[in-house]
Amino acid sequence: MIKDERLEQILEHVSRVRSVSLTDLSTSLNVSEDTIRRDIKILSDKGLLKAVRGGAVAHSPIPHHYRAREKHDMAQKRIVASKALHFIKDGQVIFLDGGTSIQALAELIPADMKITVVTHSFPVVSVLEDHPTADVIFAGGRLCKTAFTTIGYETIKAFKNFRADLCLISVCSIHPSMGLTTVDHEEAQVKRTMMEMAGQTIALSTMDKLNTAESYYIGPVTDVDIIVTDTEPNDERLNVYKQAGITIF
Amino acid sequence: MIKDERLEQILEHVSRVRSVSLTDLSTSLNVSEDTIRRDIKILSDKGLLKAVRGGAVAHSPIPHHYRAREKHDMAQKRIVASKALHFIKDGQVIFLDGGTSIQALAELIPADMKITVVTHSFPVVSVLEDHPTADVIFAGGRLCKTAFTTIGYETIKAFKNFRADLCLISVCSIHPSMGLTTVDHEEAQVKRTMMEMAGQTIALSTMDKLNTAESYYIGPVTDVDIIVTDTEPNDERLNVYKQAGITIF
DNA sequence: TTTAAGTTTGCAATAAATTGCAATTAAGTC
DNA sequence: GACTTAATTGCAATTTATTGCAAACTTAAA
Repeated sequence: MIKDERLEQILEHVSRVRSVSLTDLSTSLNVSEDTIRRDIKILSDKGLLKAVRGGAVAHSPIPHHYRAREKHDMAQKRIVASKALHFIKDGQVIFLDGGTSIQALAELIPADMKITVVTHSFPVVSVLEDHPTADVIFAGGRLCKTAFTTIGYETIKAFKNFRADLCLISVCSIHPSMGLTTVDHEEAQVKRTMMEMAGQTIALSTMDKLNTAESYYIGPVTDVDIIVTDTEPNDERLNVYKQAGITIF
Repeated sequence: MIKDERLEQILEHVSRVRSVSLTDLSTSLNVSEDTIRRDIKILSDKGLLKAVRGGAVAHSPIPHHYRAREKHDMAQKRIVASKALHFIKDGQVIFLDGGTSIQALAELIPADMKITVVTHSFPVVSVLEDHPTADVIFAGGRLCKTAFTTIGYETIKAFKNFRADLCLISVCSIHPSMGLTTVDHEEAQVKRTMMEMAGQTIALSTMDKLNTAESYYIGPVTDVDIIVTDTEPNDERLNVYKQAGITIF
């Protein structure tokens, strides 16, 4: 096994179970504890996890690393993405948020579609860079090294220069009374701005994000016009959102 | 099996599984590890994957490739980059332009260096995304699909929000009397803005760019303070620039 | 077809990085 | 304070990279 592979696996493992011991990793990856110790040093130097005595823990308030989310639940995310795709029409100006669901959506946009995309997500740009007719505008700002997006004042200012027909955001947590929340303060501000500057907001959410809440408030659930999930629209768990006047797909 | 075929297969494999070992590729493609190693070197020089000890890994979701332009002269560019590196000091705010020389420079920035980088180049972000202490700010704008940078009004406005200690630009063409020129109108404007907003400008140029000119004017040669090339500073071809008051390295 | 120039490939020798081990030092626990 | 566990350090063994070189192979032109 090559070193980078091991580092990835350690990261993935830590982001799943939050804390892990040297001995566990040593046996499961089949290398000595010294090596694991050195690996953890490398990862903690990059700020991707926190080294503690005897092992490592995930960085508490910092969102999980994009690479770890990348392969998680990909099938569900594609279902959500393909449903959301129907709302995108030729000629529109569209805001695309970060996140793996949105990336999956970007991958599905037909090659002959003429749209203007404004995004703060590097993976989305990476996908659309090959798109022949999409006009892509990147909302700059400070690099968020874990989510592969930009955040902060500059990003917000960039989005404020546009009026979008459609805003597609990825949901971190959504709750009937607690509203839309996320794990990072600045990310919350960016999402709020995106929704403000768009005519219609569509939230992409897999069922596991529903009825959960995080620390930072984005806005009430009524800020979104449509929720797209990976289940049937008549699923009873969605009734509470329908009652709030939100369309479900 | 023909070489190009092998390169394709390596690329395809890496993009599927994210990381591969030399031995695996060696057995599956039925050539020696040396050959695979050389193949990986070629692909990594083109920026299509990342060579690591024992194999290769796919680059991050941030685009990292200049597929359009074939990369040559990587050795020369690394010479230029390593010379330019000496001018970067801890604590500075630095503008980084697009181009492969600048990308090579970004790769050489030590992991413990605390700097703020403002760039409009996706490949540069891709490199610095792994950097633990660099604060990276991306100057957004319209995506230039050929150069993997952003250009246009938004980009210029973004750079105008910063005052940099140092501006490192890649040279397209430089000529004693015709000045700095490039092949694209909007790119020229961005470069001009970057130089305006920085205290000191360093131009990275291989010798083949010297004494040539393109269609779009950026500014006089005296706009740059230092030229870094891949040859000795006392090369007689550089005298004319020295006479203009430019420092040569 | 044959020759000649240029590539590509595998091999060997050397250089460099990674890894595991053992001894020492430091940190936590009772 | 004694005991246990973990971290650090130096060192040796192993693995991987790099370099030079010669053989095999391509390509293009004679």
